[in-house]
Amino acid sequence: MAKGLTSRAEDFARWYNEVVQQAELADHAPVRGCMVIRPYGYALWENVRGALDRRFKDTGHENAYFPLFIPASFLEKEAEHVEGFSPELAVVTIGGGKELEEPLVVRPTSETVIGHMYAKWIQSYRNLPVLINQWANVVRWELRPRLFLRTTEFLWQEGHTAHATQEEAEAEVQRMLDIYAEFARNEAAIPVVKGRKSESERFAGAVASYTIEAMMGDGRALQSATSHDLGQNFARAFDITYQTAEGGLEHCWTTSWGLSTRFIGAIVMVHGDDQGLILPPRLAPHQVVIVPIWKSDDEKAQVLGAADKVLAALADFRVKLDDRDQLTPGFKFNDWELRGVPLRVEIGPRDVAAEQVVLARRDMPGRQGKAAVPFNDLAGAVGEMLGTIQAALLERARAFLEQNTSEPETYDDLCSAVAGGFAVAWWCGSADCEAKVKAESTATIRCLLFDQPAESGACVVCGARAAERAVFARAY
RNA sequence: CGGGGCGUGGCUCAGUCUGGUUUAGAGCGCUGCCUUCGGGAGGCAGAGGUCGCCGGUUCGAAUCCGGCCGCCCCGACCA
Repeated sequence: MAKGLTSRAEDFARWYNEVVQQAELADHAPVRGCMVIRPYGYALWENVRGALDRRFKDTGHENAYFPLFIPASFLEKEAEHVEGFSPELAVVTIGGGKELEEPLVVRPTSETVIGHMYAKWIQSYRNLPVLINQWANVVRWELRPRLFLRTTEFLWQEGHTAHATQEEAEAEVQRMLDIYAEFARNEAAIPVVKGRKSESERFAGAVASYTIEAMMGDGRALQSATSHDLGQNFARAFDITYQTAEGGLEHCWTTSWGLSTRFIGAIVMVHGDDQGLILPPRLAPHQVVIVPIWKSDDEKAQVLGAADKVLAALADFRVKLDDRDQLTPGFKFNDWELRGVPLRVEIGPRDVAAEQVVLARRDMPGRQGKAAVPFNDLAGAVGEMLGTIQAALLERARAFLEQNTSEPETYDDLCSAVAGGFAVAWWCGSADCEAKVKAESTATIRCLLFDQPAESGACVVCGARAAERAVFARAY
């Protein structure tokens, strides 16, 4: 175990807090519930952002920016929306030293302002679809903050689209959910369960909400992204209408979808171990760290000379050379393991003499993760190894998800199953049954699976006829 | 909002019960010099604290009393 780091088995929540802070991803800000995202954590977020932004643009979306302040009255235009969000709003009532005529809310999400603007911009079916995304901060006055997982202010992207038909909007909602799932799998090495939210967990104001749920290292679920079918609810509330080719006037069909800095928490909790973070190579700020080893000044010059050549050879990767003078190699090994750098290159006098380096895999501690690689073809070996690590992380997470997912037949089995993982079981659709599970086991319905068996079954709670299988789990 | 914990150098804490031998300490970190460096190095010399805030008791308060503020953790709300 790393020095001063609580083990995951001992106290997972504490381990999480310590890793986030010791690895310098984030730190507590002076205001309760707020955090400072430190450079290393922000670099990780930038990579998340880059990978998603490419996917959004490849599917025809454009970025824009809408304001932080929203007139309080906007929230009230959609009944469910205001009911859902008013408990967690931060409201500005004074500006420039004067009481404002109308209070401004600090956006908790932007459907309302964006709806207002879309009403102005959209006239005709020729203007559709509108496919806009924004990268922004939002504020929700949460009762129980936790670093990255639930902070008062957080960073995210929120996509907002408007369409001429219901089918088109529904296709958009599914397309974005698929993009999130593909991103999580291929970039973050996180396998997810896709599904629809139950009515009680649905976004305030949506017709349907879809989610990707990931399993953390303690078996709990984390909603990692969402995609909402808003139907015509917001279009009606904000008068977003368009004229059809036939001359009629119709309300648009809108969607919204988002992924936040919470996802950083998922990366930490899915892959990390008792030494600290393990970052997936595709998103890691440093994919490779070079630790030079020397005794004398002669050796130092020699080794650093070789390290420069390695740096040049690995120009296609994100590489960090740790040439800090006063620290020993052993300290640096542990330090970069805490920070989750996927691959370490060790170069000492012995390696220089043998024209090789030692590669050490973060995901495979100890001797079996180390291998000597000759200078020539170093880039090829590193590229291959990073790919291997990326695949190994995904496979490990996939196996963990599979091992900790059960299919209880009885209510008692369900309650014990959710203590350490996901439970897939029949659900009759009744909110009472859902509430009972929550009250007695603290687990909630994370989603209703897309892939449903053809036959029906008996509700795991009440035994009534059930048409759908639900994923139950305790959630963050 | 309920439950628990905590406010003492940058960090983790001891000292508080039983007020005065403490000129407020330790470990880690930090600064300088020297020796080290293949899995968390060592020596020497330094810098750094109005003990969360306000008031009270007392000859004397980090320590006792009253009030206030803040933070963390666990639950209810949620990306």
